[in-house]
Amino acid sequence: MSHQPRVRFAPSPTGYLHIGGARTALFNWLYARHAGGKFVLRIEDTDKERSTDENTAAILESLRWLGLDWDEGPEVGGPHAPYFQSQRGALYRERIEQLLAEGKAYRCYCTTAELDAKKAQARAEKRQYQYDRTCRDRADQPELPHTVRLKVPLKGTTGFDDLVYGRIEVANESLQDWIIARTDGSPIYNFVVVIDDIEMGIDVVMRGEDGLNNTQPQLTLYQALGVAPPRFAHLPFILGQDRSKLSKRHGPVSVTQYRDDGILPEAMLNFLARIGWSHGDQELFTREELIEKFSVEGVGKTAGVFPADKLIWINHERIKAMEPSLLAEKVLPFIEKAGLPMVPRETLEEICRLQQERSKTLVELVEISRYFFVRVPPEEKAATKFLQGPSLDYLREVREIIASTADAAPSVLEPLFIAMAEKHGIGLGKIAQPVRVALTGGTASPGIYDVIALLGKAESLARIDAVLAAS
RNA sequence: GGCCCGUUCGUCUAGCGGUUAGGACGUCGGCCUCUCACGCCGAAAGCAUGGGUUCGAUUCCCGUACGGGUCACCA
Repeated sequence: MSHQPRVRFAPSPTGYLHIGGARTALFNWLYARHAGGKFVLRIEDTDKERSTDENTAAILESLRWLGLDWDEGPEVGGPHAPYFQSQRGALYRERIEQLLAEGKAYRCYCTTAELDAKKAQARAEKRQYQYDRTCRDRADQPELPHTVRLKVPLKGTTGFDDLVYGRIEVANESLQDWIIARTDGSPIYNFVVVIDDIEMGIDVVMRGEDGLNNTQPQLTLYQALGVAPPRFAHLPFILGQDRSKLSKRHGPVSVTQYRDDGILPEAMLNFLARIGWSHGDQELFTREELIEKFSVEGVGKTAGVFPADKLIWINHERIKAMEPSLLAEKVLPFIEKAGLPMVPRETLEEICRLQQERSKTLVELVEISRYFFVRVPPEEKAATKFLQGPSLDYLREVREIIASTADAAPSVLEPLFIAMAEKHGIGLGKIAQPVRVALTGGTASPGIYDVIALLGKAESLARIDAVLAAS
């Protein structure tokens, strides 16, 4: 392998980027970045029916959000960079002609109907169907409609050393003369992939474990072309809760959905990396650490269930560790989406500082901070418990305490609250809870002194007055 | 069905012949405490199964079971 290995991520734009695809992209990207190689992005849009520009755009958007930048591919070196398979038809036709001319492939005149009949017959006789190669030695009549099939070796075995699964070998008898070009002349996926990987100088192909069985036929093509194949690394699947292949019914699977749910890209990367890959006992990795420590050696063979809980945990860890100023930056769009009024930057950073240890997602951070943006009426349950009887008297007293301070600073408030509690011979909770409900509308919030200070003396007094007036 | 791959706590995983089978998430219990969190301490919980190989198997080999993948003029 060269010193600067080239790897690629080759999604087909038949849908958005989902968790599985994102992980494949990540592993390829990590491989490239770790080795100082190139990460190539190729759009496999040969399926004209299902491929759309919107999907391509969505995939690029997701990759950008994750920060998986590519060195070659769409929009690198101009909008028409030749990394869309739909733009590479001439190249494929050329190779098909070459194979035909060299006798490595042949035209097949069998019709779909004939083939179907043979398959049906095989099934009826409980036999394994395999194309019988009728056209392999038939006289060539290029003017008739035909597909093109590759001549695969009849005997021996075809094998390779998978970087993850080890040696995988299969008897050539189980391989067929597979079709490389359709009747309309367009090439088949397995063919196109190989040609592109050759053309783009790909050294390592990393893909999902469903590619395992595609590898042998692809290998026969490398052989026919006389080109040394790349190395392969197949990645175990990510499964849903019920151990079936991950799909929409298992919950959100699109990368953008997680972004909208308030997951940080760094957390997503960390999470994705830890499904099927490990580095000793380490759980938390920064982007840089992933690059530094990634190795295919660490990739496991077993498909695993998508551990949604762990994603939330990692995200929480990330939020806790983040600089409030940076967190504020990230939280901005979520405030807007929640329809809350903007507050001064300084205030927002303070909100983030107070709430980061209480927020598992950016969405949650905003949700539990509503009362810092707007006045929230006391919840009924909280009011019945903390806003009647002696609680109201305490609240009145606290009001005066706050009013007596210059700026309601936490360091000033605390001794005054404690003194008050001692005076009445009660716990601090008897005092703090009514205030909390009056100020935040609920019973859970950051420390009461911090809440008062952040709200400010004037606003705190106003909220308490409003509650006192209402009762 | 043929072929291919896999199987360690509920989950993600470490382990690469000899370990009290480790960590993490989650769960439960406790401490801290003005609430909620955070933090700290602790607990329960695992090598699918049967044969080999070996002085010794979670680890190596074979079978069985279970799970997944793949068998297109889809990608």
